[in-house]
Amino acid sequence: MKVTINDVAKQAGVSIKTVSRVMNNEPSVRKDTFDKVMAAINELHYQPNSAARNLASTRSYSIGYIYDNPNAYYIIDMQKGLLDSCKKHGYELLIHPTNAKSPGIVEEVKELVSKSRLAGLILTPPFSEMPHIAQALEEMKVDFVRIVSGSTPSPGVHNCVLIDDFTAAFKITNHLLELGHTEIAFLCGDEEHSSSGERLAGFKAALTKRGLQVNPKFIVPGHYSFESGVEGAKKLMTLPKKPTAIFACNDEIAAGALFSARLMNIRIPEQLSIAGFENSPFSRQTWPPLTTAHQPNSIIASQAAELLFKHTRPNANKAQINAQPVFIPELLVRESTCPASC
Amino acid sequence: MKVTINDVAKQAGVSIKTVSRVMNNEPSVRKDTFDKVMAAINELHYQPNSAARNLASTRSYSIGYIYDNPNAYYIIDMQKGLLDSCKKHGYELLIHPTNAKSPGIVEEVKELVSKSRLAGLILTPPFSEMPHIAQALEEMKVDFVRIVSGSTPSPGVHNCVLIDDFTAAFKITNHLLELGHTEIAFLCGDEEHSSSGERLAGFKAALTKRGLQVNPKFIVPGHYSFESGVEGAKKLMTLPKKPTAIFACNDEIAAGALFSARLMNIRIPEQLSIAGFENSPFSRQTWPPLTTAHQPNSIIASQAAELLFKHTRPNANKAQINAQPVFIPELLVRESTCPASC
DNA sequence: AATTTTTTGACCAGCGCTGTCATCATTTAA
DNA sequence: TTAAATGATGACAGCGCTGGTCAAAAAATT
Repeated sequence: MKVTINDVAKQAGVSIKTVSRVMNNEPSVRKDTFDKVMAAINELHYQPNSAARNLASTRSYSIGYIYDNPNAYYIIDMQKGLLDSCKKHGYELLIHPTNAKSPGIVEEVKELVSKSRLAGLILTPPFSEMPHIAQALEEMKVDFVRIVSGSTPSPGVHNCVLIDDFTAAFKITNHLLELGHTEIAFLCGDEEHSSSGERLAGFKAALTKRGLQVNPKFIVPGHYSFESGVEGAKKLMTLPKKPTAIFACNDEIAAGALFSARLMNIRIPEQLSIAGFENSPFSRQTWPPLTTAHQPNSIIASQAAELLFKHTRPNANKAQINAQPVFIPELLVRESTCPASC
Repeated sequence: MKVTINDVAKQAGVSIKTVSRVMNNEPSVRKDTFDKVMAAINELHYQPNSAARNLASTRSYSIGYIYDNPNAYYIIDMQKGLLDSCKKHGYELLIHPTNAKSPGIVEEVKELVSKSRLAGLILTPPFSEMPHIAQALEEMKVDFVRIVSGSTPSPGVHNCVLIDDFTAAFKITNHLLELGHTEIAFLCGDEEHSSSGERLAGFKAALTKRGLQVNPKFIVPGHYSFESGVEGAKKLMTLPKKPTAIFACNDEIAAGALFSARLMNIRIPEQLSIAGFENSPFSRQTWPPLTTAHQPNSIIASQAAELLFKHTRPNANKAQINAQPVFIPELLVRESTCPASC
């Protein structure tokens, strides 16, 4: 019933050690031996027992994903991408939702790593931006890959996947500018998330490039939440000089702004254009559907996992790995934005 | 650094066998010995090495959650509840999103169970309603708990958590009836999901109880999706005799109906009341916010896991476990419904 | 005080695999 | 052609725990 390494060894006519070598792609296996073993593995549908591997080996075959993000769609997409890569490389994924602001968070992460003997970790914001987390992990000598907002790879850093929020925000703002808007407001996300800062920077850069002033009253601090969008839009639309377009830091905020506009009987997009960011499924389902920027989350996640596996692989030369993939979210024009004079 | 069973034994002044007995709550351990061991465990922060346990023992310490549900919020809530229980009992959770309609789905589940040596499985719709899955799992002698739609525990079945969709739908319908609506339509979810059938039955029962006829034209087949709601509402509102209220089988459908109504310039709730089901986060964020039924998903999930652990525990008497917890989603009235004459 | 019952420990095998090191085969250099 | 270096392979111990057996010790019962 259960196929073990012994069965494979017998079938291939080699020692179990050689099978082990093949399984872990260790060097020093002759091509024909390798093929013999592979044939036996396939024939018997051999699946190494991960418990035994974990026990015998210093390294383990599971990685962790720590997150604290209210955006369920984002998380599900991330999990999907991570699972794809894990499956491909025979790893297990342990998910760990938690509260990033809890005081004992570093201890919690450390305990998770040591208890589950994780081979590595994937961090998304806000964890990817917490220096004490990164530091603790480095001290523990655990590999990890961070998914962070940024456009330019930093030299020497080999464990990052970058999301170019700056450029994407620049593009969205440009879209609004091209529609003839000049009075454009910005609804910020959480300050702790650098994505919010990057998007704001992209927004400002686009305005500046057109020779427009950035009106500080049009930059509203807030959070990545629907409620924040409701509040922010309310604040903006009761200003003596109102914006004709709002760029919200994500779709939830945009949805909140939409909601708020409706409360104030402001027609979207005729009287006010609203753009979001992220392309959450519900951005197609608001009324009107949101202009936004699309982020291929599960692809990003699986790339992050691939990067991690490159590190954790026994014979990996870490210095050699300096790829820092950069993803630029794409502009997606829908019905929540229209020309300024419309 | 690493605490093993030997350290605990030394600390407690007992043999490792006794520690093992305590860890696996085997009988024949005196109270004070038990306490001594527990004290040592706590003092040393002993965490049994799950790889070693898995390897040595016939049973394992991880459970699986298989799902195929487009509703990210639901999944996240379920995961949350499952993780809570897993943590409490020292189990690991392996998530496995997949396609329920794939032809090789039974094989896939079997492989998952055998490869990851799962102690048990949690199934939600549609998996919890697929007889061939249940049968395969029984053949493999793997414990599993199903979360299904239903109001009356079936005798002899000890591995179900029930969601009383019937009663909840009855309540929602009653709410609409009490508002004076008599022309109420129903937008169905997927036929394969028995929740859709249960909700429809509750709907019909409420009408019948009031002495009202069920108008077959007002019962629109569909799917658990936004698009289906858009279509369904369109169909209904172009009927010569239109309904004054729509009960959608879930919030997504309701959101679609809302969207559709807006396309047709129908004011909600003045001209048409719409109710959903599920209390997804976005049901608060539509315009107007949806009247719906709240389902405490993460509590349901953690109860399901508890039930599973009762089975998998070594000395469990399965016959004794006949609890089938029943959850009744609660009516939540918001602004998408109002009196018929409003 | 003698007997039965319960609790505990010592010991061993073994789960399926990897790490270490020794051995054998092959290539390269002298 | 032979010694040395290199490459390929296998024997064996052991990772940390469970499960079983059996005997000794302790407690409860008569």
